[in-house]
Formats: sequence, C-alpha cells, structure tokens
Amino acid sequence: MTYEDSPMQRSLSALSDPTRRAVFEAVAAQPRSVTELAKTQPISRPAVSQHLKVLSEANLVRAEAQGTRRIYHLDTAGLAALRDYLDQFWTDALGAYAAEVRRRTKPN
Amino acid sequence: MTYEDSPMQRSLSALSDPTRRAVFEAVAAQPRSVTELAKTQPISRPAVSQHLKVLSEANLVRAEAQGTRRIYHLDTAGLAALRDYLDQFWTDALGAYAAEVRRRTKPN
DNA sequence: ACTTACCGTAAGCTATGACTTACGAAGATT
DNA sequence: AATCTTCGTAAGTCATAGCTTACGGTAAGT
Repeated sequence: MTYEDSPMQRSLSALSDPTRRAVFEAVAAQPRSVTELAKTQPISRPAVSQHLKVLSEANLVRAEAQGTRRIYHLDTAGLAALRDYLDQFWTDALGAYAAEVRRRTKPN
Repeated sequence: MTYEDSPMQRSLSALSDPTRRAVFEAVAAQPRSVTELAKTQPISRPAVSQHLKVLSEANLVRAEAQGTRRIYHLDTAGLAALRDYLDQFWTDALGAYAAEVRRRTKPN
C-alpha cells in the first residue's frame, strides 16, 4: 500500500536499489550519456534508462538533450530534500538528548 | 542482484518503504514498545516487528529490554552514515559547479 | 502454578520491481 | 534519401519484499 508519495520519499526509495545507486554515483562523478553510463554497469542500456527515469522523477538527476544523446547530470534538488529530511531528525535527536540530560541531572 | 551491501546501503533501503519510514518516524518522535508502535500504524504487530528488525540492522533504531517489553529508540549511527554519504555528493557537486564556473569564465 | 501480556519468527500469499528482448522515433552521417 | 546511432517505452518473466495468520517462548500478574 503506497499511502504516501512525498517527493522526499521518492528520493529515498530511488536510492534504495544498489544498481540504481551505482548509476546515480556514476552520473554524479561525471555527466554522461545513457550508453556511456550503461558501459559502467553490468546491465542493459534500457535498464539504465529505466533507472534514470526513476532518478529523474526523484529530482536526483537531470538530462540535457545534445543531438540524439541525452547527457545526464546531478540535480541537487533531491539531494537537498534528503539532507533536510535527515537533519530534521538529527536536530530532534539532539533535542531529545538534551532533554534527557536535563531530566537526569535535574534533582528530584 | 545484490552485489553491494554496505551498511549505508542498508540504511538507505531501510527508509525506502513508506510504512517502515513511518515506523521509524514514530520511534524517532518518542521511544515506544512494539505494541504501542503498532497502534500508530495500519498494519499488524508482527509486521511492525519485521520493520523494526530491518531498521535495527540498518543501525537506525535500537531496542532496550524492559521486562517483556522492548522499548525502541532512535539510533543516530545510521543517520550519521546517511548524512555523510549525502554530504560527500554535496561537496562534490559544489566542486564541480565551481569548476564549471571557472571553465565558463576563463577566457579562451 | 496458571493465566495474561508482550514479542520474535516461520510459513505462505500476493503485489511489485528490476531485468530482458523487441520495437519505434528522432537526430546525425554519408 | 538511406543508414546508423542514440534513446525511451512496451511487453513479459522472475525474484523479492511486505503483509497476514499461526506458533512458541519469556516475563509479569494473580
């Protein structure tokens, strides 16, 4: 049951697959065309295309047409969304920890 | 094909499922027992247990036994791993952007 | 000691997701 | 204009992930 489909959930699940994450890292390392990306992976070119579609919809990657080729490059939007999401828990955790410290140090 | 199983990949895929992410957020918001967590979700208690197992193996959550109850609370280790992973791309992206700016502003 | 509450795991079902091959469209090349 | 390259998508297959019910084990309550 997919009862939530926030943009950040998309980014999160986009990176959940190891192969897709490898594709993402290849794109991040250097902007490349689809066939070039496919050469770096042990899967077929259409499979890479499908992964790129998912990554695009997660705003983790973007394409620029250049003739018949499509050069994919990193998109920081999805990255920022993920970072903000994690940071939220991070500060919450710190806050909870501080509260715990206060609770433990406070005399009864 | 699971050709990679880094601890950070585990954290990443642990949060890929919306339901499991909801469980994680419930734990993060407040340490709770399994049955208490199950009440906050539209799934059965064993399902919550299974999600907690995955989250535990991803170092996103930890349990403390308290009688027969197991109180789950946030574990910042997995969170830190994710943060570091994303930050790596972040700084890379900034570096690439800076290089791009240099390339564009540099006279031919 | 018997029952009750709490929890993890096994077994089984079903939906989904990751891959393949096949195809068609659009721009480059000759 | 004919071919070749590049790419996205459709169709189909297969493995896996998430859920359920059922069960057993441990600690607490009476």
